[in-house]
Amino acid sequence: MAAKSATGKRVTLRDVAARVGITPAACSMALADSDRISPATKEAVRRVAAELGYVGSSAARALRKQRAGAIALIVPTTSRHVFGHSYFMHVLSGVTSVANDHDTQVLIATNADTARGLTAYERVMRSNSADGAILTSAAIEDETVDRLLASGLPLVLIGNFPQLTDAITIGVDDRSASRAATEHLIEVHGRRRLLHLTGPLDHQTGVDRRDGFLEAVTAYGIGADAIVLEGDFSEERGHALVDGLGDTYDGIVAANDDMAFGALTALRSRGRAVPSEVALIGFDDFGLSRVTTPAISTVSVPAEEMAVAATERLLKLIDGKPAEWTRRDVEVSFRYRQSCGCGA
Amino acid sequence: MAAKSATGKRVTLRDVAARVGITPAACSMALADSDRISPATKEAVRRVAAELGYVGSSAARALRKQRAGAIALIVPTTSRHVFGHSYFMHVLSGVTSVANDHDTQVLIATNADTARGLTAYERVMRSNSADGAILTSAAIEDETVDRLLASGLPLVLIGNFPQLTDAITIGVDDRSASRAATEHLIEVHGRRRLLHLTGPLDHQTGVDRRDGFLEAVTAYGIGADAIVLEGDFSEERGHALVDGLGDTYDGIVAANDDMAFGALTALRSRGRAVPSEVALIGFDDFGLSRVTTPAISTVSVPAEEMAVAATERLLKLIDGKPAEWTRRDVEVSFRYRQSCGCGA
DNA sequence: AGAAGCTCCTCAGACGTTGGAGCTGTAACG
DNA sequence: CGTTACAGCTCCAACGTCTGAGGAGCTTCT
Repeated sequence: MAAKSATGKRVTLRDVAARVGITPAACSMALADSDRISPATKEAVRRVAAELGYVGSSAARALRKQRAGAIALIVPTTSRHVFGHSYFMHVLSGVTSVANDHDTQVLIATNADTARGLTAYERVMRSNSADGAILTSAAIEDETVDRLLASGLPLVLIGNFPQLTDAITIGVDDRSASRAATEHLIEVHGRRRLLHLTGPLDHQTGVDRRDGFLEAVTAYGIGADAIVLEGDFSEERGHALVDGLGDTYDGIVAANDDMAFGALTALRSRGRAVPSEVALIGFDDFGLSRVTTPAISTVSVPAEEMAVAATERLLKLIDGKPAEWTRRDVEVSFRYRQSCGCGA
Repeated sequence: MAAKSATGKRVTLRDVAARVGITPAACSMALADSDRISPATKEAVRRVAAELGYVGSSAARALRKQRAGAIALIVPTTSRHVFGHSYFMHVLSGVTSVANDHDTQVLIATNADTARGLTAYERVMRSNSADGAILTSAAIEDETVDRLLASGLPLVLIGNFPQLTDAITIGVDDRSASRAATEHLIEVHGRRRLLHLTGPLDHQTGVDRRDGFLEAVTAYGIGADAIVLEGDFSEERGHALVDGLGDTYDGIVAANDDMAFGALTALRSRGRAVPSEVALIGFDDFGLSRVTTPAISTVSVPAEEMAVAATERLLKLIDGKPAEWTRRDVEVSFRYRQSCGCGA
């Protein structure tokens, strides 16, 4: 019954107040545990509220307090694949757990319907139904991100946005991680002719992971033999790129696991053995890489951890509480499995 | 916040009205395209609103209209694995796309914090910040579901709940599907000694899929050789169950793909070949089964389609519009891949 | 005893929006 | 020319909550 009385009408503070014999204002204070109300009255109010199944109207509260009590998780359209990606689930899981602990609602804003001219960003701004937002996997040149920032809505970005110097961001050091992964193939497995399948280069992640790869091959003086092909994080593209190439390489660094898996299936169909003929390493570790055969070695990105930190940061931002950081990188870890030659 | 003017104050209808030279009420009607307002005025209001960056307060509107403009997607705690499961993403994807088309917000309600005594269900009821809810993967005996139903909150359940005769539900015919999958192993691949790894039996899905299996083996008179082991939808359990068993079977029907994968790794470590020695079939097709080696044959459950239908149904329910169905099953499809012996 | 101080509550109003009822001016009509 | 009709607005009130100001009743102090 919760929000409805026996008569079907909503139970409001007024109803509780009438039953207790005081005013709605006093009830409000009682439920807020204000010290302006006597313990006895508080107790009575609480009892009656429970009896009647009183639940406060979030709309009224939001209006009065000028605070929605909710945060938005924004996912740009560009990343249709992101949504179909377990990355998002890790993020969502982290966001909701923190939000729950703070009695905050989580709303999902996607802009699947660009047709109607409203992006996810606008949707949040329009609605004004969130006190802040977490934005993930945005493209580098997304002017709506700038607008969102400019709007003053509390915002925390997950990922790296070097050009947005004022933004609060949390991400991983993709360049270093990619460099380390590449060096692993070189140092541990002795690969010298490397292929890199990039992510979309309009995303910073794509650029950084490519740059890390390039740093590594350059440092080892094997840049001349290195091949860089532009991909888009999709399995299909990973497959197609490898399928359309000769066999002049002995190691592949893919910018994510999906492309690594695409590469794996392509290599399989070309009859090239992994890892003996071609060592393969991916990026992300959101689930896929662990279950393939051979299991794909990868750089594990702690998506949930980032989401948790981002959400905590956002809530502090909203509350105007002091914060420890403005730009933060979390540590990745390396999962050397079978596809690079490490695993059993 | 987009809703703030240069001075930092929120832009309200009053501001727009003052600028146009009419009252807020007229503005409201103008923006609602009411025919009580002249086209010229409407035009003026729209222009000024755009100029000022006016965005309506969702809280005020919700309060006035007694309508939140949002729906909740509820995920019970019991299914921690569900949240870590791509099933949820398919559902979320379907829900958001429909909700977006109807200018409705989606909020996620999980009850990760049972510690504080509030389940996801209560959370939605408490907040009153959703006009209705979609509930997925609830256990059979979940009295809070009953309470939620009793509360009168518009509700659509995804899954099968035979005991809740009044509830609006959408699901798949798990029993028939499971029977068909089992029969496939029997008829097409000639397996006679079958093992079934069940889902959690406090979920209807677990029960129905087991019953379908039993129907099939009974119909073919091979029930005596059949083994049924109780699982919980987890990969670990699937692995453990198979690992702890002899090799007296030549086919496995797992109640979901995770358990099928667990079974696969266990078989691999025991040196039993799939599909030649043991044919394997799973259930769900949410992503995992396609990428393993061998790829796992499975029953494809159209999660996104269910979510879309559920959301459309919910929105109609909220609006009091006529609806076509109250209990509905969507069709599954069969993906016979390598693990049963079909695929290349 | 009067004033001061405290406790515990009431009162009024506002948050921003919206719908119904009411008002005003012009056009149409007899 | 007076009435009716209508378009096009204004006015009022309310949705449910919360806060600051104020007041009533009691105790305590000088």
